[in-house]
Amino acid sequence: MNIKEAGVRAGLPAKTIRYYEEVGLIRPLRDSNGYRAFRTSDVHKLGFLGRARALGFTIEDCRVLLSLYEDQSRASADVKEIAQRHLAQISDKIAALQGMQATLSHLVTCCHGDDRPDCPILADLAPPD
Amino acid sequence: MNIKEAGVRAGLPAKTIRYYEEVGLIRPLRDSNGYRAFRTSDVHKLGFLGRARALGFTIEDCRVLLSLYEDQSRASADVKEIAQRHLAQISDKIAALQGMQATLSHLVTCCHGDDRPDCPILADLAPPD
DNA sequence: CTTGACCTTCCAGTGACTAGAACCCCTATG
DNA sequence: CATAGGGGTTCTAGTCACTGGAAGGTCAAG
Repeated sequence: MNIKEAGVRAGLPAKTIRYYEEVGLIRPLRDSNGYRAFRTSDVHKLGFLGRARALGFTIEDCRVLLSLYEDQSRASADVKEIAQRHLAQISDKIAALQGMQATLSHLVTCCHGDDRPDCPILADLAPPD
Repeated sequence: MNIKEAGVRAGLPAKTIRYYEEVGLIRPLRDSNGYRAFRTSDVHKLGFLGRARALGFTIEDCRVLLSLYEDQSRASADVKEIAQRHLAQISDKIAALQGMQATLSHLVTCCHGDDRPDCPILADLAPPD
């Protein structure tokens, strides 16, 4: 199977698949004409990668998860630890964004938003003195 | 005032300040020895930039906000619009992260996290078939 | 035989810095 | 006066995970 069909089946653009090969996440075979030849197992891995990335795991996380995925004797604790670390990062990001949201939405409601120059948003960004 | 002191006063590393000059957000003067010479107004702008960036505005947003900040006849509506667009993006990001958080924390609680290989996290990432 | 869709590689750009190398300048001290 | 240190300067390259585009090879259909 060529790259486009593999992409359709796995839900990934061809460019992304080439990139995943470049960074060593997959190693498709090659036809005699140089085209990549994807096996079903490659497509499975690509699907795995797509879902892991959609959950926000980094490429390096994916590399480890994929090796654990393929290791029949892995310990579920190893996977759980990666997921928990990632969950903590997600929580941190959410908290940071909610902080911005609170500040900014307060400023936006304070701003009358008309032709006049008075603007509490800029006033807040301005130096304190 | 040299770059380090400007950085301390504005709360930004020197590298960041050089970058802001490179992208045209500030234009400090130069001493005869080539050193950047920061005026108080430059430090004010840097502080403005630091706060705007902390609220997650992009560099391009900052460029517009800074020009509005310096335009005595700006309309507050212009500022409000930028802030509202940014708020919408923040909401989108929060929603996406909360989706990941929900999925992943569900999987993490399902995973027993011991020496055994059974792992619902990997099972969920695996292809459906 | 040509068209058009596919495939290949390689290079460059994204955003907002950050690290590091190689070098210059200034002040204080032995 | 030499030197040591702590500034400053520029330039290049790396980060992350792609994405776009150019230049060219391959293949099946009409």
